[in-house]
Amino acid sequence: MSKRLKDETSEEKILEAARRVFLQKGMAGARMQEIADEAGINKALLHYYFRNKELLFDRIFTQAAAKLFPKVVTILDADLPLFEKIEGFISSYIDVMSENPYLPLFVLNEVHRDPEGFYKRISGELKLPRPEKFLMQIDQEVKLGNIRPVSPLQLFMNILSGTVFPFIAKPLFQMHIGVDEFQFRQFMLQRKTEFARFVIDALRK
Amino acid sequence: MSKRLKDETSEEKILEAARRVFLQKGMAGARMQEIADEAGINKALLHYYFRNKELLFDRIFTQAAAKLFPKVVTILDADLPLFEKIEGFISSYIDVMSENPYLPLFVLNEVHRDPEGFYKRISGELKLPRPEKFLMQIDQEVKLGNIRPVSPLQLFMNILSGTVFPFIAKPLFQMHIGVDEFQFRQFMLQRKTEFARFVIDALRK
DNA sequence: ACATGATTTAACCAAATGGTTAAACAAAGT
DNA sequence: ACTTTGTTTAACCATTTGGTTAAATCATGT
Repeated sequence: MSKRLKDETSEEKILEAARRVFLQKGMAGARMQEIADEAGINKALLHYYFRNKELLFDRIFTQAAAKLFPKVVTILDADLPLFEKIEGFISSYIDVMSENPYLPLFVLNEVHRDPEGFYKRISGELKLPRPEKFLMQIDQEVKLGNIRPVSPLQLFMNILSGTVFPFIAKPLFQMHIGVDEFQFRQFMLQRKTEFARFVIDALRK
Repeated sequence: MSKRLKDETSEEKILEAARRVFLQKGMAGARMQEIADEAGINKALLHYYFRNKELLFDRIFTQAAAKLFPKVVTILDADLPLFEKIEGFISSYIDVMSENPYLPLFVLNEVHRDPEGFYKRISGELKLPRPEKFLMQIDQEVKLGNIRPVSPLQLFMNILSGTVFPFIAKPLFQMHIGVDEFQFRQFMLQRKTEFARFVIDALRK
């Protein structure tokens, strides 16, 4: 609210508004008029800065994917012992998503709606991190007998699931179990350590 | 295809078509014309059988939620040892979703878009299963010292995550890792046993 | 044959929606 | 003062979209 009215440029106001609306309603459900209203500007000005809906959506989507994928996931390529890596990944990924709880559902939903459009969109802007190195590390540890035998891909899915899914189920979870915003944050805070321990307990012989 | 043309009634054709379109595009992205085309009928006939889009959507959504929530989740209320219950839940839930891979994303997405509408929709038709009994059972086992100490809710979330999330990430997973339809089915088949074992390994002292 | 009720269709309609236009305004340089 | 250039707006436009209407077709009982 502090800088909202003064020093913020129209383009910034538009991008913020577009972000809110697109994340809440998705590409199909979002309305250009609503974005304009939310930004406190005229609808024509929207098209002045961003030629059309798709271009604006591209911008928001790419920004969302950039926040979600590469930065934190790169941890998986780091040079760390497996357990530390798992702890680090879970913790920092939960951190990122706690600040942007609707990112995962938004991105996964749009990928589902238009899978090829997805690659086209982000191909130029950013490269998705590949989990190969992490998978090989798991394989190594299994072969060395340091951890229980697991399929690396299954383990990767386990970790990803337990980290991301709570944010996707957040609305249902909150409504059905009856947790408010604060309790959910607490739950995810607790989860940073508890889920990591859970995974490691499952691996340690 | 066998009964598509002959004995299938118009209403059935509409419901099937609506299901396909709504699950692929969601409420906002679906078009009544597309549903009519998909069903091979006139658009006016759509409104003859279902007064408007919202009513038709209600029908599909409730049917989807009914398939997703109560039947299988009731396992959690059964009178079974914890580990068997976990195995049973994971296995049968994966079975259900393997036949309807897009159900979870569809439902969770619409809940996110309109949380209060969700309860209103399904309130009359079906009651969401409550996990209390399962949570208490976990608590018991912890207190008895039979399993490692865990927060029941966290464990429940772990199980749910690992079971549901793969279907939500399916499009991204397939595209990014490079898995086709068959490989994905194999992966989820393997997962039925491997993820259950993973969870149990994490619990067993 | 024909009356009756349900089903199906083509043609339409009004509202919503993405996008455009032309004019007004503001800021900065001369 | 006056251009010039970028910014903002009100009014407008074309298409899409959910929904309606009235007529046609079909099935069924008489």
